[in-house]
Amino acid sequence: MAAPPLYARVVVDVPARALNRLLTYQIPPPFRESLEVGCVVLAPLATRQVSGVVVELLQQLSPQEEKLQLRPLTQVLEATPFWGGELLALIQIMRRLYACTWQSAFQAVVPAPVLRRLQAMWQKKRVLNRKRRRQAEAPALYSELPLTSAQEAAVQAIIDFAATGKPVLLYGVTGSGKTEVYLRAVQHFLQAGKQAIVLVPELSLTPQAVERYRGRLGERVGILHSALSAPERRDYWWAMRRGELPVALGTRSAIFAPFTNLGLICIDEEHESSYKQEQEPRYHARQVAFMRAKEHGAALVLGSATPSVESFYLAQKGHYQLVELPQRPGGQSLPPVNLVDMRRSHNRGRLISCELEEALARRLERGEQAVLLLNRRGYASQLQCQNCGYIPLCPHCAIPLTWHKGKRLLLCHYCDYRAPLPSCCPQCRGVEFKYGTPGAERLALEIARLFPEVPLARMDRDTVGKIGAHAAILEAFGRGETRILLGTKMIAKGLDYPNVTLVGVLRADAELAQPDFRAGERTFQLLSQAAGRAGRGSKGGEVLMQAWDVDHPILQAVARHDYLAMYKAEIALRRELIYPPFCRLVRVVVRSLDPGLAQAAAQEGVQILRAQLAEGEYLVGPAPCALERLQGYYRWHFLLKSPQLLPSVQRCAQVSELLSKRYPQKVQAIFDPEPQNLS
DNA sequence: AGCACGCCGACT
DNA sequence: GTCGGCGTGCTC
Repeated sequence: MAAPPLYARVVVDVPARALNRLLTYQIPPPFRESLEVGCVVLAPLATRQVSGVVVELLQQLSPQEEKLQLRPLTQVLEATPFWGGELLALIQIMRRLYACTWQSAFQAVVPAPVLRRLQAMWQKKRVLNRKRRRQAEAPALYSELPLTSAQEAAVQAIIDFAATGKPVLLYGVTGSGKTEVYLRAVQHFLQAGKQAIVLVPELSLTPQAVERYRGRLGERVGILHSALSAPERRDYWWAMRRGELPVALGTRSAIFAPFTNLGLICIDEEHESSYKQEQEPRYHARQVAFMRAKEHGAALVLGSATPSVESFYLAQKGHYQLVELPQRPGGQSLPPVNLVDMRRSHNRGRLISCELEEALARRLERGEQAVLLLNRRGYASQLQCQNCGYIPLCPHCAIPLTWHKGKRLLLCHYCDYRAPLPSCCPQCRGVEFKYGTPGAERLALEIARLFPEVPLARMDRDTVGKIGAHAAILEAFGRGETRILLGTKMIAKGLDYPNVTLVGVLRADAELAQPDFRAGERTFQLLSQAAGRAGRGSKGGEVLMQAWDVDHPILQAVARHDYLAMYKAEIALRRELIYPPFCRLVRVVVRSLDPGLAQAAAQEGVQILRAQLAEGEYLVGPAPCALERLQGYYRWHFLLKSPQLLPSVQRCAQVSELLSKRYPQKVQAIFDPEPQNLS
């Protein structure tokens, strides 16, 4: 038996960058025998007591530590290590790969409410009743659906991962029953005594979806989702940790479910950008899934009707096993998609074309339902004075304010700045305004005018502000109380209502012009997902997409349900211009309240990196960001393209730190490994 | 001299 | 993040 450790190196739960290191404490004799790496402790820090996690135990101090007056740990808050083995190793990888702080890595892995409660429990010196039972509402059991042969093959491929060692890319058209495949695979691994994680995108974790998993897997399903209340999150997390709930269903952060015997990870809609965390630690749940699957020898499934170009490329290269579900189980065909050329189709100044208006009338007459997508919030994208041309801008972001007619407000969609609707032009006192590109709010008013008898619901960030509104709108639509559902991209995903026979999309080409190499891919994904809402029942369905540039190859590919055409076009472009998957990207945004400093610091950063550029690496920029001003900051950015992620992240992190030191308090340089968003 | 305020940097 | 130390500058 080795001698007990005398000292512990601890990460303290204080976000300051200066404390992004291990602090060494004495271990008081009573804790020496039991303290383990991964335990949560209470430690003195200056005048306070803070919680922290033991990362190393030691008997011999380093020479620097010898010189310090080390203080003793106050208390052990959780004696069973939280982050034993795997999760601690995961944190180390994240620290390197994403160049994040110790603290942020820990915060990602363990929900804050769990830690906070531990500390509160000690400070209140009482053990709270942790055994409060979760409300055990018995879910209605759903019967298993018979699998098609393609679905069976998919389940088998997932189960066979041990033989192939390859993750499965499940490429199944919308409505092809991917969820059923996940459910069967989960059941298989549960029977083998293993645990499973199912990830779904932010907007897809609807009560409908939860119900579906609960209905089949019963009370074994725990939910992990940032919108849960603190006690709910805590309860689910502990139940998973105690081994009472072997299935975690949730969004991005659920990839860190505290399982020790993981058999399967499913990532539904793997192309979704909500799997990337946009704050430190800037991890991608898909990437973390690979790390965890490897550690556990667990099977991994990436599912999508429109896989990301990167994932499909890896499947083509043989790194993933590609499994296709080319058909809907009921034999329904994918709905025909018709493009409406808005250059030719005039309808008395209306937003919807004659074609769409007629189709709507026809479908409604038959008692069917329709979904209309216009991926833009508000009534109009901007106001402009008829007389002098003045456009009200956000004072912090310098972009036009969006007119929200119902709220009688002008709103900034980037920083939420609000201004009252001006009664006249602040520049020339003119009272006539023309307005910019229409949004979902205006579409709703137009549809209500055209079909005054038809109940209609609008769903976008403005109408689902209140918690529960989201579910209420969908439930009413599901019951048929509302007949038309319209809104932004929120309505494009996951809805499964057999009575929907018409999907209309307005401004289908609106986002193709974005300055982002993923603009084409994203548009294809959004439009294909939207189209997939139609014709899920026996009545069939149709899709109408209005656009100006109807000849655009991306729109043509959508109309033909031709993922491969989109893939081939995009992959060729990326090979030529060297974008992922042909390189790893790190983006650095340099921001300052002073426009000159933002530019100067960005140029300096590029200079430093250029001097260290290795074979096969490229720098793009610096240039002003697409959102040149945001929340009062002037913003410049540049991209480092490299064959290797790890060394380029490390260098960008160094440059970021250097710039922040060189211009203290004046300049911040924020680096983003594998950015999903370049604006 | 005595104290309010704000900035800086240390925290094992 | 939070606290204390220390500088500045104002007031008694």
